[in-house]
Amino acid sequence: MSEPTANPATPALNTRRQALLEIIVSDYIETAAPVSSQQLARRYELRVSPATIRNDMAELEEMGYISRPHTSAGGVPSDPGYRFYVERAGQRNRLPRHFQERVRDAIDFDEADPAAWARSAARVLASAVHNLAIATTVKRAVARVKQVQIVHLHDREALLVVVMQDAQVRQRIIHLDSDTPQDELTQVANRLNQLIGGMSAAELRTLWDSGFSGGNIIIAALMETIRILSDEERKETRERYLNGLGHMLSQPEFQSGRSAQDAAEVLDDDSITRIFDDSPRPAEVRVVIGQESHDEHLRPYSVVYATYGAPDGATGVIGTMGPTRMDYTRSMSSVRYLAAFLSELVQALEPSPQWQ
Amino acid sequence: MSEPTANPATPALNTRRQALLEIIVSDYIETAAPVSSQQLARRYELRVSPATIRNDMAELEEMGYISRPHTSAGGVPSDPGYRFYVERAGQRNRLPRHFQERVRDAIDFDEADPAAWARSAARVLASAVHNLAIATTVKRAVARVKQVQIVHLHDREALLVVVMQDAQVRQRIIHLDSDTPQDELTQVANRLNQLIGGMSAAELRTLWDSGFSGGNIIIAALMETIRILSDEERKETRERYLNGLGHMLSQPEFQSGRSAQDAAEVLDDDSITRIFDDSPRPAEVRVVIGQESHDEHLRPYSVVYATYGAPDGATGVIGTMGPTRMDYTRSMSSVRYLAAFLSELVQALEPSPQWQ
DNA sequence: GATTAGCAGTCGGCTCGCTCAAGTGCTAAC
DNA sequence: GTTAGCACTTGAGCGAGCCGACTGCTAATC
Repeated sequence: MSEPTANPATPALNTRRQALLEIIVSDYIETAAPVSSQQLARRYELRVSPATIRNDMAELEEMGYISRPHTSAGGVPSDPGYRFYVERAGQRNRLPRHFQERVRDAIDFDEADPAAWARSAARVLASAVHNLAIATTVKRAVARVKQVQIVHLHDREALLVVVMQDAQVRQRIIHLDSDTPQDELTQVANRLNQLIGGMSAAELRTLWDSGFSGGNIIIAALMETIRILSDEERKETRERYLNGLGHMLSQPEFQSGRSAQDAAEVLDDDSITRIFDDSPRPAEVRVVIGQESHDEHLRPYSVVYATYGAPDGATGVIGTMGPTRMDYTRSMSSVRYLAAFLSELVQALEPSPQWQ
Repeated sequence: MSEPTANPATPALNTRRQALLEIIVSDYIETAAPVSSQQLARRYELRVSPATIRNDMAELEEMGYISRPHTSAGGVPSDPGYRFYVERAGQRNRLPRHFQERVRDAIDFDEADPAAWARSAARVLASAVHNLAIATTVKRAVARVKQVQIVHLHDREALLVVVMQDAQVRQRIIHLDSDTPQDELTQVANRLNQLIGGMSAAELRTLWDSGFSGGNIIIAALMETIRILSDEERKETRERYLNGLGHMLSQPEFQSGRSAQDAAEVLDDDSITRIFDDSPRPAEVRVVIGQESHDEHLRPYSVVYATYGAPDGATGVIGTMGPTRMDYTRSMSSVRYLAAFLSELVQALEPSPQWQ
């Protein structure tokens, strides 16, 4: 109900109250129960009486950092409270026990399969943060064609396979004018590779608009198709892997209340993937807390995510979603570590500069 | 508690009781409420009194086809009751309204991407049956190599790309003895294609065991890797797409009771995919009802699924999962139709016989 | 002015007992 | 074999009442 009267970034709180707020948030994250002044006095060495804590908490409530389920109940952090906690404690790095080992065991570089990496990463992350984890495969901001193949299927149908520089493969059925043998198709593909290898979708469009045909009727017909396939605008290119919904639903907020279905519906539509569209710079971990989200369906939850991949190259997103009462410190540390780890792998898959 | 005293396949039931059981199951599927003798007499033209229905229902309970939540409640079908219903009514074809159109709108053949087909199919199926839908991509029982590519990455690392005949792409990082230029790698790939194009994993193993090297040290080194990549045993090859968990959780059985978390955990591990391992023959729709399942986690649910793809070729599985009180007729019809539809698409992608 | 002790007041959660409606099981008649 | 009638069982819903936890306030103290 009451909004913070001061900008949460520069709260008008004395040191003791800041420390108190941090303790309240961290205690609530741990116990999931409204924290009372007596408990605070008992469990932490605050050197003040419960009455003083009550006064401070009244102030924190006034400023919108905490709220109460009902009049005679303890305090529960509200979104600005979590935000304060994240800004203040976000620097700390607190990885789950054996997290690095678990990551290294689960993700096999030699597999050379960004999809497999993403799938494993989601699984490790989910079990580390005990919430839902999402990882997407990588996609180039500007995709470049690496190699083109044409595979004869039957009659006048063939399969056009375009391998992109980020090792993604896209394909489409093409209908030929006549039944063309594989030999001839291979020649056409070789020709195409020489012509357009390394080109981006924009460059292909320029070439296409100029009416260039390469002197071959099949090539001319294929140019536009290749451009569409390589187009950065292409939807759903990033495969997404989810894991740990069970972990998330085991959180106490889902035990009572019908919210499990809502959570499941968030997965069925693309809310989570959409929030990833506005992906942060590499090495930055972004935290969206409850009502801060632009997407209405995501308002009851918090999302912690980061971009991974090569700078100006192929990038994907990895993150976790849970109730606003999530362990932000642990989540941010885990996401940061995994994003860095995956980035190394992806960069090792990148073509070396002279091959661009 | 009480098991059926007779084999459900040949139930010792007179015609009226068979008809009654079918009505009870179908009514319960529709209303999700225990069905009482009075309601049956009122809503259906049974031409007998509620008392007679009660006698018949007592018999059905005795034989294990239905059970009661408590002494003074109506009847609820038990697993054998559903089984009876499926066997008896399974022949009927009752597709949801506009289902064919929705399928055709959602699935685009020209995309030539079995993964995209599977994803769309899962989405359409989920919204048609109002339950969870799962579709996997296709995989060949016996995979054959179609084409091999080697792409230089940097220094002494290269990417080995193996395109299989079912248009699946597998890849792996390889470490070379020396920094080998792309030209040379391409030559090696061409050589390899001539040698092993069209071979299955078993044939590759034979060739490898015979010590054949092709006269080239790189080729010799790659043979085993290719064999591994093409191996039919390779796990997780079938990508799986889920949709409609929200639909499923909106079913009344999940409104009260903590079972939503259990359902989510079924998705996190691979229970559903494992049940697909024993996939039925094409054109057969398999129904696993509750306790019939070998997988303990799946016992509270029913699964309806079918194999799609080309006979002796690339196959995938599509199916739906929900509470045992699911609309079997509608689910079986929808799965059957979608499996047939997808089969057509996949077969059109298959190489023509002379190219095997 | 900040802090503290003491105490009245509030509220959710729990249990208990009650009523009510739905539906069965049984018996006897048809 | 079928039906009418009736006593009995049971879960769901409701309200009262109690208990424990915690706060807000006031007045005393540092």
